[in-house]
Amino acid sequence: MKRPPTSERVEKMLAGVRAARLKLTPQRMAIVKELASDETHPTAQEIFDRLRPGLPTMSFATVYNTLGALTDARLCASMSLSPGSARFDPNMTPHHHVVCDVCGAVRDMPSGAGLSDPSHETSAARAVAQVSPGFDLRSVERIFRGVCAACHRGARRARGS
Amino acid sequence: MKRPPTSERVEKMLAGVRAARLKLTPQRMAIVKELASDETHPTAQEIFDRLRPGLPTMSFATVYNTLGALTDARLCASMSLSPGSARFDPNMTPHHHVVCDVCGAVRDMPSGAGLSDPSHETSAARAVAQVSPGFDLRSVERIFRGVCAACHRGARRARGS
DNA sequence: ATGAGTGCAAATGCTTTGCATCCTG
DNA sequence: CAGGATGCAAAGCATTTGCACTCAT
Repeated sequence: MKRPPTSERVEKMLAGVRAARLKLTPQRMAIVKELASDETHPTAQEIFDRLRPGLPTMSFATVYNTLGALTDARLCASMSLSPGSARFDPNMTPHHHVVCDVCGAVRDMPSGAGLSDPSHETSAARAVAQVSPGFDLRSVERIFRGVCAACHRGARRARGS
Repeated sequence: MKRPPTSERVEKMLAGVRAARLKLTPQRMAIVKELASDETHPTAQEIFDRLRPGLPTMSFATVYNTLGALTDARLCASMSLSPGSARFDPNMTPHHHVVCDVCGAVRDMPSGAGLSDPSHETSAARAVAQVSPGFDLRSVERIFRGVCAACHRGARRARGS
């Protein structure tokens, strides 16, 4: 359950960038640092907004292109779990997600924590084969949907109660 | 595991429309019929394309508005499990999804089939409370990601093997 | 020095909205 | 006959692309 320190995660992703023969530009350096040390699954826009002050010439397209390149190199994952912008996840180890249906925020939930059960996954694979013959199953993920604490408070406030 | 016949599903959704005090226009009638009898989780565009021949004056916005109204009334669900268009699901009973990462196609997978385990869900709720205090958990869903048979064949063909 | 990467702007795709008109309840 | 629903077009976001230029390798 222990999480590697931020600096280690950044280093790992930078190593992956080199391994993938991607050029290490200042923009990419900044994007990798930002993404690898962020557990909130930022959108491209959020990353852009945070880095803009320090890199005033960087364009939005560069953020998109870089995040796309990182995703293709399997150094991060692009998630579309709710409407609106894609969110990016630097955590490449199997895990689940808690998603707020109101604001779209995503939190990681480690695999384990009484959740894993190999026999389960085996029967799952069988069940998939039944409904979708020939399907090449790559990953199984659980999504816990609901309303986060912040949105819950907001809704109450908006209703005036 | 048995699925109610199409006509029954259509009737049920129409009843829901009335119960929700939504007006039953010819366009809505057509959209409900189409959606309730479709298990492929169509996009708004797909529904529009199918109905257009029979309702040449119907606009795209009407399809969007109607699907939005049905979703608000909890008669169907709007899903965003992959980038691109939202898909609509007429099946309101708890179930899981098999998603193709290439084409975005979605298939239902019934809860059960060796997949349910109440004690699991209980510990899941505890785990959610840990990573996201105050989160109001509404549903848990599994997503089985991979590549569907059709895209698998297509990829092979594209590579020329 | 070579080509991947950048910045900019324009294009594309999905979804929402404003408003006049229509028609269901 | 009142208010919700429709149709049309335009606006609003998210994302992608074309192209000339720059710079990491």
